Amino acid sequence: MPRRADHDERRRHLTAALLRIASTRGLQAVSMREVAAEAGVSLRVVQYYFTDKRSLMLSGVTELAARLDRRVRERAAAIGTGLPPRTVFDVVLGAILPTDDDSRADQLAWTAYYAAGLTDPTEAVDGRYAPDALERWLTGVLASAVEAGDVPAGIDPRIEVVSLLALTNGLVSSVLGRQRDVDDALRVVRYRLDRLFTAT
Amino acid sequence: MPRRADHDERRRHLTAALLRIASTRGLQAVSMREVAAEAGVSLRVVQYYFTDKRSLMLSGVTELAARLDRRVRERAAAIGTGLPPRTVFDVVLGAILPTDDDSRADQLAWTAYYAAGLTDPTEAVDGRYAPDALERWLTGVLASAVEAGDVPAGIDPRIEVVSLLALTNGLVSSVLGRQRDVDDALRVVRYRLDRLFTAT
DNA sequence: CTGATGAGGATACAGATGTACCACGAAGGA
DNA sequence: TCCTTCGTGGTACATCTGTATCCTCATCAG
Repeated sequence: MPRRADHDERRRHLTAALLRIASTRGLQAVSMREVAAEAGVSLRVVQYYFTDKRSLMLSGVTELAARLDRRVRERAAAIGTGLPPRTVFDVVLGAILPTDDDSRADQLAWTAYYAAGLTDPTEAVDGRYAPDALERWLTGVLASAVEAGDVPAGIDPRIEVVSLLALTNGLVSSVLGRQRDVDDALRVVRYRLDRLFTAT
Repeated sequence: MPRRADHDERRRHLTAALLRIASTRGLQAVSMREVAAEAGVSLRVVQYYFTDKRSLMLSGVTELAARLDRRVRERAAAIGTGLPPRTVFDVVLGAILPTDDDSRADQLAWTAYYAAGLTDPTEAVDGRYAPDALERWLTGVLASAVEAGDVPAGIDPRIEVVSLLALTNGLVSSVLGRQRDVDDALRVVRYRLDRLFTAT
């Protein structure tokens, strides 16, 4: 049984090509032939490693969700566990905003997938990504901050977190649409954090 | 010169059909033939009233922007000019959230156009819609509220407004994606408004 | 009444797309 | 050595898409 090709490596290569197209020319421009051309291989190879177009697209969202998740996790891990809650929020929310070209490209592709999933249940993004886990973790962090007295007791930790995540999400959209640059977005986030952590 | 057809009416009819498709099956599903079928006319008629596909799509965003704008303006006008700033924010932000099937459909179509415009400059949504006007108006309202003493003087009206609009935008996304229902979204908005208008 | 013009029907065409199929070389097991 | 199987090239096919073309018919001006 000859088996000289590394399937995982091949698939990663093709998926990366797919995401490159999605983030620059949109999901509409993604075809088997375009992916093949972008990856520098023949159409047949794309067919071989992803039998369907569906499985190709699916590989795209999966990789994307992994990347976004990794970005947050890496940053969260880098700051350890003993740091002030305010710093945790700053770092985590900052990891969501598209601060460099790579994360901008990923957020563009993510937005395309998200929009497609709203009307085409085939490409549904939900389930593949777990915003709930992030929400729960941050709620815990904020609740601890309340107990520690860093944050006034009158607030509702869950709603505050939901609100911060939705705000960040909205800011991502406006940054992608070039209505705002990423520094402005960071300023808005930090303003909100200031008011949350120092009110009273 | 016979001229028995009302061109404007015809175009509105076709545009409505286009938006119905866009909001249910996505922009991908919009083709000249599909629009014709949805509107119950022949392909030739769509060609006749919109020479290009580009002009058809353009008519879609234009109508959509007008609808969203109208929704906010109508609600804003209904509350007059003498009402408390808190109420103004409540009504205006509430008008953005997809509270009924119609506004949900429009927001779905809008999101599709927005996502398409991020990678395809042809469909750019910017310019056709003026979030700046809304932002400036609300900033003025909030600044007056500060002077009137309804809101503590320490806040930055512009950033507060930007933050509220981005929050609302983020909530719209999560409502469209069914991660949250619209009542939850309204609760989050009102929570933020409570904290803005009553904090000390 | 006649001819020009607006409105629309029918169809054709070129390009792109997903998918299927056939063939061929290379490599390892018998 | 032979032969099976993996990886890949090439190509064909049916379908959908935007667009163009030709034709018909009703209507109104003269």
